[in-house]
Amino acid sequence: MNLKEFARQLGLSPTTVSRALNGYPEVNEATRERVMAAAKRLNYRPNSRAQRLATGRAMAIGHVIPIANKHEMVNPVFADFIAGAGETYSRNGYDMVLSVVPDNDEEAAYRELKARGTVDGVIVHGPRMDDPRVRLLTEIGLPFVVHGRASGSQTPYSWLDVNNRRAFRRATDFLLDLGHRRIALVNGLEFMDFAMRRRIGFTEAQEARGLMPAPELMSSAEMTEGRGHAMAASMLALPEPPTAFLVASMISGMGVRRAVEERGLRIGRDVSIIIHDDDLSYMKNGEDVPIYTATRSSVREAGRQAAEILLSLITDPSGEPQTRLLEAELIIGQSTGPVPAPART
Amino acid sequence: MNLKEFARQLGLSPTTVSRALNGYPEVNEATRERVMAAAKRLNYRPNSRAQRLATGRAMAIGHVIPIANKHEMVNPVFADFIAGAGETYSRNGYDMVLSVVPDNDEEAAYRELKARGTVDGVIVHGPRMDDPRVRLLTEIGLPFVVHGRASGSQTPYSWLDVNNRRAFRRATDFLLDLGHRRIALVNGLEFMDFAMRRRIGFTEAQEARGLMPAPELMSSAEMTEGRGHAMAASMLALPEPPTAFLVASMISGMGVRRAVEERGLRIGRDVSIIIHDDDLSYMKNGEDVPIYTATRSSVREAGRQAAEILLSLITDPSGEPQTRLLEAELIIGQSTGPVPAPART
DNA sequence: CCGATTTTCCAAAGCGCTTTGAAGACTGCG
DNA sequence: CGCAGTCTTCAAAGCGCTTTGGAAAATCGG
Repeated sequence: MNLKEFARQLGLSPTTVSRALNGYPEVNEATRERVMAAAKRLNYRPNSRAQRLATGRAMAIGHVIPIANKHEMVNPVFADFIAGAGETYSRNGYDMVLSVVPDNDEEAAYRELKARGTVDGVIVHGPRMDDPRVRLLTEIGLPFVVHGRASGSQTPYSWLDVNNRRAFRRATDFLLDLGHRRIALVNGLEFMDFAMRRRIGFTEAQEARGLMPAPELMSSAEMTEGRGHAMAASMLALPEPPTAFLVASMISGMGVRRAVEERGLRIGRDVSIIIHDDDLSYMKNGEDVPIYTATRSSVREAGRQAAEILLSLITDPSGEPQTRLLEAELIIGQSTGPVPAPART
Repeated sequence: MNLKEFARQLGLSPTTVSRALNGYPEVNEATRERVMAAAKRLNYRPNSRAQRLATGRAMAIGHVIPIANKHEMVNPVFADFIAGAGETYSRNGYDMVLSVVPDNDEEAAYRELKARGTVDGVIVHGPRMDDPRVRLLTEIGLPFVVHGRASGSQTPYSWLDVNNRRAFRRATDFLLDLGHRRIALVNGLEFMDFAMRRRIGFTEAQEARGLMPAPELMSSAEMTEGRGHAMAASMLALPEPPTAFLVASMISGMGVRRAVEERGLRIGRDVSIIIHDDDLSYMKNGEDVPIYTATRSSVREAGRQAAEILLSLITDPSGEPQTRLLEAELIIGQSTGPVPAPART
């Protein structure tokens, strides 16, 4: 069933039907209702391929996911972000197109998306410091929003980020207030912008009190259970082990917990842990009472909002870049407590 | 830059250029090379919107993700499946379109995808017993592959599944061989087809030895850390607690571990745990040595293969439904051991 | 009641590609 | 050299929609 046939059955011209369907004012309200009703009855939906060609808009947003053996983006955080963004897209009639590409083809993937007109804009995931994608996308003129920030970029660009620095500074302060002095950082990979900012917040808080963060207590690796475990285990084996951990994610946190428990220590009493909680649907930090003390910020909500920014950029291409900084809240759970008495062999 | 302009610059007709680009035989090899070179040099790529309209193919595969407060599909398993499928799609020039819809609109979403011609086929996620989507998609004629199976469906359909029943039967046998008799099942929601099959494997193994699985040791809920913890905790509080757990996923497994450790029991000695491991990239079951004994089957590989089946279905629409059953392997880790001596208070 | 608006509808021209049907340019062979 | 047969190339007709520029119908003011 196409427009021509549908219009014929209604005894109207394709023009009028198209306008009725798309809400143009120059069609009688009675006619519009008749058209709408018939569309529903006959299950007529304009062919999206034709629509896209005719309007010149793709009505789709792209997400490029680099795939490789290392550092891949296919993680639970990404899944929740996608879910949030997807909600916004479908509410606005946009499709979400995912491109899974080998990570050395990433630039080519963006160029192709632009040249072929497959999407109207993209969201950039996992920005690094001075991320080359910002310049590339500006150059080829494909609207985009960065999830996170790309410190060091010269040109202005749109982004949405969590205030990672402040969140980690606050969490560190919280531990310091509890009397902890040997605080460990189990960070993500520090060429990632967010991880770098977290580290700054972590050191800042200590320096503000005249303390020097111990280098042997700062580690950084991929945010997996295994890496979290390894980092925590080796730090707990130090002559002067940490009494508290600041951990980059729920998943690394599970590894840290495993390491702590392997040494027969109790969390919240012998060792304190604060994690960053992305509020993932399948990895809740406790159903009602939080398990971990955490800096929390919903990545799903971030997805929703980033998508909104992008759509507004597409609708109004003349507009200035938009930026939005979300604050994380500090959730007090059962994984933190005052520093234990020093007489621990 | 469009075809017309590009052809003009080459001094050829659009017809010839199109044919050269698409590998048709009726164009001189020398001409083709000239065209290819120019396309690269001038960065010409055929507009995908026009191509789709002209060919009548969408060159895209849809994945509908129902979103709601409960039972959502946005989970780490889904993310890895998508990554696998995405690899196959991009290798074959297909796009992946994700539709995030409220879960009561799911049927409408499929109908729309078909009516608007947005995609050439879909992959069905999280099938339940007698899943209505199988009939719907067959009826509207949208090619599809089910990830999992929908027991009870009348019409034949294409699917790719893991042999969950055999995997759980084997795992149960393994525990029985270790002397365990109080074995608990921490299952996923049992209206999901895979969970139901796992339960069958679990009970079958016991019945085959003349044992009756204890109803109080069979639980089923969403596969989150929190639910896993709750189920295990309540079973450990029983007068006759289980000595072993069979757990539906890595994530529930973390909750089970937490429950076990909270009671001061040691995994692998006091309590054995076997999980099902989807081999997720961000949730590896140990980097080199497995942490958990597990039934393992890569969901990413499943994504790759399911996508292949779907593409072949689209290429050859006359073909019969295709099915593929993957076997899980049993990985022996450190979380299982012989049943402890009965004299445990 | 008539000309001027306003409302409602339509014919036709794209959007940028693929593909059919046909024509021009070469070949080989008698 | 001429003709059938094969290679190359092309003009033009879609694909199913939107949108421009009018035209017909309805409404209004005087």
